[in-house]
Amino acid sequence: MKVLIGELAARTGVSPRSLRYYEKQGLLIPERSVNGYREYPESAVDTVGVVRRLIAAGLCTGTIARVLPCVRAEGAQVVPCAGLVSELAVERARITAQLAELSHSRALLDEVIAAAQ
DNA sequence: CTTCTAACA
DNA sequence: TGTTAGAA
Repeated sequence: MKVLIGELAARTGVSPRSLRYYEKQGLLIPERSVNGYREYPESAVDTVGVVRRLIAAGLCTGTIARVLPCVRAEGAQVVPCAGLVSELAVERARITAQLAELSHSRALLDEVIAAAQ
């Protein structure tokens, strides 16, 4: 069965607006019915779940688009193919670097706060 | 009523 | 991202 954007939104908890945005980013590729309506396969429900997960994991849409065809949804878990692990490790390293920057910012802000009269 | 695109207090 | 206008 094909599902329209409204139903997919209801079944995933993701707004139609975001669903269209994901498409523009190349994350979702629905077919079009004669009236121009987007028609998603049932599998899109899982795909959207994976996308949400990866976004929450801090990946940009571009990276998600490249990684998407190499991952499978297993319940709430996102399972990547073996060859993808190294690339994901790079993302992890990037996040680690961000954490360092954030703690630095926090430390500087702490100094400013501590200087309060 | 539902979806589409484009654009914005 | 939300929301909205006008059209289909």
